Amino acid sequence: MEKLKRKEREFRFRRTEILEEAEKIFALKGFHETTMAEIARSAGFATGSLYQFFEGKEDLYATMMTEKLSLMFTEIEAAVSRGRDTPGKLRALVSSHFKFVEENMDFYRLLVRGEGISYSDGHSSLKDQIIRYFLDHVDFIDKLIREGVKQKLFKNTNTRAMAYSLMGIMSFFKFMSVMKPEGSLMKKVPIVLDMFLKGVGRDGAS
Amino acid sequence: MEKLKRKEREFRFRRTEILEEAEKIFALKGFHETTMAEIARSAGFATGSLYQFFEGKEDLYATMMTEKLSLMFTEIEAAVSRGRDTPGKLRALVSSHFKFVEENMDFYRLLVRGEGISYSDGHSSLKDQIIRYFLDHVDFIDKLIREGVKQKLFKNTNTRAMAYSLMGIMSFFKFMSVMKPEGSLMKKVPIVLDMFLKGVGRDGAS
Amino acid sequence: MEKLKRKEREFRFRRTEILEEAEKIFALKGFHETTMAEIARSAGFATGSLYQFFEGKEDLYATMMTEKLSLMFTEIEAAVSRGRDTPGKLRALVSSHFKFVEENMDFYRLLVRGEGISYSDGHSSLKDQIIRYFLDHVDFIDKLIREGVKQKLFKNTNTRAMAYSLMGIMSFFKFMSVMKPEGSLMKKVPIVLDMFLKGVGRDGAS
Amino acid sequence: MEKLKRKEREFRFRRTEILEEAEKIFALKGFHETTMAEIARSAGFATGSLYQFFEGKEDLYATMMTEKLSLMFTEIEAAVSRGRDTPGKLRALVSSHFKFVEENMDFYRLLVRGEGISYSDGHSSLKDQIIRYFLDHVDFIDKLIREGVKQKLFKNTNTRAMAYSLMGIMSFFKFMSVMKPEGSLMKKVPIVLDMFLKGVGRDGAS
DNA sequence: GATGAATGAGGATTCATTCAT
DNA sequence: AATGAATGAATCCTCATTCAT
Repeated sequence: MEKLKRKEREFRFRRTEILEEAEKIFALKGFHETTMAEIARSAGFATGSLYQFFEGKEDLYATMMTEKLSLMFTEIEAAVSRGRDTPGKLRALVSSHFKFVEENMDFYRLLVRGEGISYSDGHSSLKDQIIRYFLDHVDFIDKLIREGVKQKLFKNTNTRAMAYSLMGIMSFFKFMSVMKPEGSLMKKVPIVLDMFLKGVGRDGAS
Repeated sequence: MEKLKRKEREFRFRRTEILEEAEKIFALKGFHETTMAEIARSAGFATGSLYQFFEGKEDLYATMMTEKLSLMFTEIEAAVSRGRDTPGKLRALVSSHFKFVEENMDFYRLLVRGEGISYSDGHSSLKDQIIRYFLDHVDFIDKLIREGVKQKLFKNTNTRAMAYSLMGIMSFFKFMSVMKPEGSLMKKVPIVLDMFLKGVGRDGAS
Repeated sequence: MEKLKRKEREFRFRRTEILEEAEKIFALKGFHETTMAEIARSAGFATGSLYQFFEGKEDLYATMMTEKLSLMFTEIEAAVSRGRDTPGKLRALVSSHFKFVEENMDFYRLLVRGEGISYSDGHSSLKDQIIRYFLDHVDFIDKLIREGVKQKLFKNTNTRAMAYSLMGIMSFFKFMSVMKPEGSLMKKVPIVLDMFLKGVGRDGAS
Repeated sequence: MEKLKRKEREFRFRRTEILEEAEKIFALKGFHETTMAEIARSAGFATGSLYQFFEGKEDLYATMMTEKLSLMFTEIEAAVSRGRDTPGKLRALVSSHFKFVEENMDFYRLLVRGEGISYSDGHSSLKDQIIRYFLDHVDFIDKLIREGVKQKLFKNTNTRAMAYSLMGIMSFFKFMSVMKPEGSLMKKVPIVLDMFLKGVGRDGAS
């Protein structure tokens, strides 16, 4: 039993090592340009050993992506839950999101790239999983906005669209940051919030 | 002279045929999973014939992408120029953008995917060209917003961030539409505009 | 009739142009690396036109090689026939040979390379023709040596081997000249003759 | 350690097997007409396996050529060193040379062909290596002749040209033997030596 | 006759995956 | 369990040759 646990721990440890190396290389060269041999070498294993941990290249890639994505949303949602009130939670949402992206640029680039997402896979593909994560996060934001609506902080209209809008504004700042980095993303947090909350119209203008 | 023209026309025609077939297949399967033989067969040519029109797979892909992207922004900017006033132009911007995306879902999917964008290419790569198109379009929107600012329609703050914001809101609606289609994108135009102009905060709320 | 002649003359002229261009390019890049399109362009013809003059690439190559080879031996043998006596003829043989090689280095390189010589051709291949030319030339030299024997200039032993020997001595000087050029080949003529006539042994040594 | 040695030995063994098969096929069909698949099949490997031993077709070819060439000159020079005196060494030179050629006709044919020798390669190409081997061998013969000169066996003139001459005489006998085999090359050894030492002129003739 | 676009067979090379050791 | 050599299918691209104009 003791032994089993150690084995299990070692297995986990190795698996994580591989995932971390894989992330770096995939991020650098994309799914197709990365070879299994490369990942193995980088992680200090033999090529064949990767297949003890993952079913194949796609599986390795998908696992890496979903685990990271899960981590991302977990972190963001944890940060939000630490916010005192709804405006604070909103700020936490944006800033923790940007923080994660900035600290994991390589991964984020991969995500945007969307490579390796097989379209015609039989069963629940990576694509579906990614969508699910996104939709769940939209729901999460939706709920946050509904809170705000209850508290009369936000308009009482299409909250889902509002959630999309926030995701969108963030997305584009992230996108531009990936494409043409100009200073830290963190500086953009107030702008994003302002844009989201007040729009661009002058007060009172229709 | 007459003859030359006909030849030239035929050449153009064939080239376009190939680009159109290529777009479909690339969109369906991604850059790497698509073979030249497949495109050729689909377009009714022999494999080798593609190389009379394009230097290789990358060239074919890049050409298709940039020509389409150019067309997209040309159409949008033309639609905007037909708008009567700034609000009308803004509406034209969003609705023509959504219209193009809806009519060219395949292409848009590819664009989002961003595959085939070589990272370490020596010279001006496809990636750079795409960024340029985007930045140019951001500039275009920026100018439009500045007009609005002059006319006291918009706040006089960071117009570039405003442009990002609009692009972002549109992006996410497009993204969700690609991922999980629910009705026509065109219906979202008013929502996008409202969100962009007024934000989500209640009037007078900070 | 007049017209036919002109046609015929033009045909010959074009054919020769092609052969000359082909020689240059083949010599520069070898048989396999040279394309028909390249030869055609260089000669100012369309690709397809070459097939009016030659059956294909091999035929073009073989024709060029044999015509040139024929020219080479014709020139040499003509030079020999202008020699006054046997020693003079021998000198003419070596010097005209070296002269031709020096003036046609490109061709000579090709000849040494022996590329494009198909081994398993059904009918009389290029290889066989080249061998025939060589053997004929060996015969020619053989006869010359026999003359010398009659005139008590040469030993009365294996004249064929003597012919080989002369060809060989010349060959190696040509070979070294191709590989590592050092001054004109023409300067080596006396050395070759001396080597051939007297050998390297000291007079009287056995 | 034991294991490493066995692996190493096996690797060497397989590599040699491939080189031997490659030599046969290249000799039969030339560089360009030979396919990697063919060599692999012939050696009992899968196509891809060749690339574990050699970087590519050119590398395989060049390796085969240089290893064999090295072996050839090594053998010849070893045979010479076993000769008692200078005349004996000279005889050993010619006879071991002819012996090697006769036992490795396939290889020799390839060498004469000179195919696969890229002309415009950036770095030290196969061609350069072959030339170096030849020049080194010429040097070797040169030294042998100088010994003979010291011992008053040979004339005291251009020893380098004498070396060329010997190589040339041997070359042509080899060449003729390749082109039109007539009996064993070994029989020609005395003729070659005689030709080299005494020339064709009658004693005392100029 | 001349053209040159279209053809499509052919080949070097890569790499995910397997499996004997 | 770990290894990494062997596999062989898969793909891009070239180019001799043909043939409609």
